[in-house]
Amino acid sequence: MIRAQLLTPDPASLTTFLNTHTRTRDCLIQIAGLAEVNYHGRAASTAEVGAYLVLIKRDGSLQIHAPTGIKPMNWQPRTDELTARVEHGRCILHASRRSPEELVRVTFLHPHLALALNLYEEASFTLSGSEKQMQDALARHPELIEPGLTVLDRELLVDSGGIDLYARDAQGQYVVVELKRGRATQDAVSQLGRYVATAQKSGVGAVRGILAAPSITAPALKELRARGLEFREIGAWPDAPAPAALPSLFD
Amino acid sequence: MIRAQLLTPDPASLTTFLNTHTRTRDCLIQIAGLAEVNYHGRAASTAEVGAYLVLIKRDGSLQIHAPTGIKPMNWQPRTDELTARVEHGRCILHASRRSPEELVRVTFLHPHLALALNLYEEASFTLSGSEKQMQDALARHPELIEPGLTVLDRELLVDSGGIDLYARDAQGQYVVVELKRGRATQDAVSQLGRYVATAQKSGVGAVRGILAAPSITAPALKELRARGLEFREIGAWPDAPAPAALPSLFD
DNA sequence: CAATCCGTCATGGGT
DNA sequence: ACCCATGGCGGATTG
Repeated sequence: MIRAQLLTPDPASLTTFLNTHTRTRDCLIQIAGLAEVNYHGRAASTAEVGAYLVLIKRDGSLQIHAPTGIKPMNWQPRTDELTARVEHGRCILHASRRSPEELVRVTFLHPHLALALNLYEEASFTLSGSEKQMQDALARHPELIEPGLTVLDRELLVDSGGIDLYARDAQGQYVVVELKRGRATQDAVSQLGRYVATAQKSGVGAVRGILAAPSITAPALKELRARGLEFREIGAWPDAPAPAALPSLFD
Repeated sequence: MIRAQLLTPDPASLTTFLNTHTRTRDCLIQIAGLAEVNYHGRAASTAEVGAYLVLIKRDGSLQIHAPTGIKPMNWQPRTDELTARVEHGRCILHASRRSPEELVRVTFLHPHLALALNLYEEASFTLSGSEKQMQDALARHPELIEPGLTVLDRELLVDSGGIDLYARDAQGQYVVVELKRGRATQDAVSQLGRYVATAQKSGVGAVRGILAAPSITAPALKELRARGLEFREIGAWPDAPAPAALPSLFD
């Protein structure tokens, strides 16, 4: 599992270590110790000398973690170039990419530990509870939104975006449905409003707009009603409350 | 720097290691090896047995990294409880929080390495190029948006959100300005539209709406014009293009 | 390439 | 708590 480990390496050794193990692109590298970090790209940042943990994964992605916080302090999701070199007696790591043009530079002042781990066993990962799944379930059971509803299309692309569900109600009127897996906000109302306006313009007559979500914020509901749109409470989860009043999607 | 290190620890040792070093909340812990991960909360996920790197920071945040990708496969930003125990002869880590109620469970099948690092030196971190900085600069130099503009308020909270800049133009007409540090999208137009409508309702007469950003998408521009709103190209960056036509904010 | 939207978004700031 | 908005958002998808 441990391919290589260095304790308090000197700049030259660390540089060699980094260049060697990043080249193979088959292991996870980490360096812990005192460093400075600079970033320049869509924004710019500077981190004064402090204790950080640097991670470089197989795919060349780089992240620099501060001692707290879930998100890395600096990162580079996709590196086009990843090189280490000695400058002014220090090991410096450059991680750059084009489009957008961005550069992260790590200056190692006092590396305590450098590790290369054989970490490559990919395993299956499944996530449930996404909006996609909610869409699948409602496309199969549109009566959960409203009795008599017929789904015509899913992910229908119009120039203002993608309509989650495009349907027709019992009276033959067209309906745009916007889904949210969580509490719906004013943004969702804006989205729905855009889609309804677009559908309206296509000349099929009056189009209804329904926002289907487990809940909605008070301002969003007010805005929704002011625009003549509708809200349907749809439990997005198997263990949704009150199965009688709010039947589960996944039966 | 290295507080403790175990190689291929047995379940009991790993459990003790985890409980000991998470309790002190003053070091960064990592475990690399074969594991299974389950999550249940706002969504649910399962990762089959594979090679992962588990990080636990001082603040109790947990992240489980797969061999590739910038984002962790599973995570828990804030843990209310973080405990390890032996179950069925395996070390199992539970990380839970309330509000939202979420649980991440890691089952260690074959831990190769457990490390506790003294990593606590926080250092100053500064980011430039944020929308906040853009707002500061434009509040000082509103003439970059339009000659004769006077800023009345910043971050003015209305029930539909926060207006970036509230101003009055040379003719005394009220102006709502929405800023974007990057390319403005239809969402930004929706935001601006909401704010203008809210300001309008307050009864100060006709209110102008200006979207100030370095660029705008074509559909957003179309929508903007259809709503009678305006766009101003504002370079958000010191090294913005063509200083003559597009003066820098940071002079 | 551009544009859109989802996300266990995270994170911060306001009421 | 709720609600809103930003982010170097990342990531996927589609045209």
